[in-house]
Amino acid sequence: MKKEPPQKYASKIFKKHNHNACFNDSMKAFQKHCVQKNLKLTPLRSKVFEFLLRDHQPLGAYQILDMLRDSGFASTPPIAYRVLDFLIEQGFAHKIKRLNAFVACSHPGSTHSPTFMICRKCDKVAEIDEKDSGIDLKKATSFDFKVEEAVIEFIGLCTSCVTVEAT
Amino acid sequence: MKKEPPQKYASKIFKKHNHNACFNDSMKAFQKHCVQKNLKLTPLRSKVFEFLLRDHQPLGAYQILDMLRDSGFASTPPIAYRVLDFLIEQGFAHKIKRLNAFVACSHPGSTHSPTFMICRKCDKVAEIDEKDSGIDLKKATSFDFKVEEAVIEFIGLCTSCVTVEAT
DNA sequence: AGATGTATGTTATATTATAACAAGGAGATA
DNA sequence: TATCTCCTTGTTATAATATAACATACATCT
Ligand SMILES: [Zn+2]
Ligand SMILES: [Zn+2]
Ligand SMILES: [Zn+2]
Ligand SMILES: [Zn+2]
Repeated sequence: MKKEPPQKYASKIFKKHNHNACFNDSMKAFQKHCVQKNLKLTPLRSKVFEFLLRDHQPLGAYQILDMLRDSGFASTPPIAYRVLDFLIEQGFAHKIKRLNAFVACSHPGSTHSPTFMICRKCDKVAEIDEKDSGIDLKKATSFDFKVEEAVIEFIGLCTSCVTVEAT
Repeated sequence: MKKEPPQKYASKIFKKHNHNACFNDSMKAFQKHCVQKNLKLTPLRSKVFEFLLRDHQPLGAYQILDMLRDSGFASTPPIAYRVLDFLIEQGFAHKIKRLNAFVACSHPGSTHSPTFMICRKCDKVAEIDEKDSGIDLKKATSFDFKVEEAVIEFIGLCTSCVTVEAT
């Protein structure tokens, strides 16, 4: 099995990045994934993924519903939750529990236990690599408990907001 | 400043422990804390803490409301949420996001970034020491982000439930 | 007693999420 | 082509979780 190359964009959303390339690459990866797995990349799914990708801002389900309405889609809760479930199952989105909101995954494709840094001031969210997070999941699994999944959310201040607050 | 002695009971709820002693010690610690900080340990607060302590099972706010009703207290949502907020602020309870439920803290007194192990089968929750969790918060703080708080929840199977599932 | 501050009680409502079932459409099968 | 099957989308209703705003009670201090 070939090792995935490291992701170029958006590994840290707090930094500037080439977002056009980031957006296009993500969309293409999603399309490719759906073809490979024989899943239907419908207009609805594509649109929701686009919303999440647009500026990496976490979106609540009801925000997404509003955006869908504006785009001419049906907009009752199950519509959004179903698509979000799909995106999460396929590894192209995550739920941020702290915000009850959803973000596009920053390194789709590879299975991973994402760690998030959430700015309590601007609500921006960065998804970081396991190796950079200070987390050692192997160490976490004790003989008392079999860890299957880790939900890790750091809350604090991003660089911009730290600066503002220091003023 | 004197170093806190290690907690004797319930550091891992999946293990058997002397629960009578655990219960009494926790109650006393809570009483002592309230006296020291000049906070009122009212019957309501005491009762809710007792519920949480009873068998370490995480309780939802509405479960607690039912139990309060049975004990002759008022039982509209703010009643429970306010007491829970109080217990959390004082460091005697935590919220488990995965379960939308609340547990008594296993090592109250010392400030800590709790890490939880949550059994997806029986919903039991153990709070573990930072040093045992495989988490290094200092390492997690990058120059891009100032970590103030960490929410860490491991989901998996406790020993009993692993055994059952293997059958 | 009167003033103050905190805790509790009450009413209403906001926010987030799911259950259950109906309708539509693409592709396979006959 | 007709029909079957599967999956997606649409609809209606409701569950589950949480908070806002305001009223009352009650202790403590003066
Ligand atoms: Zn981008
Ligand atoms: Zn920020
Ligand atoms: Zn105990
Ligand atoms: Zn279990």
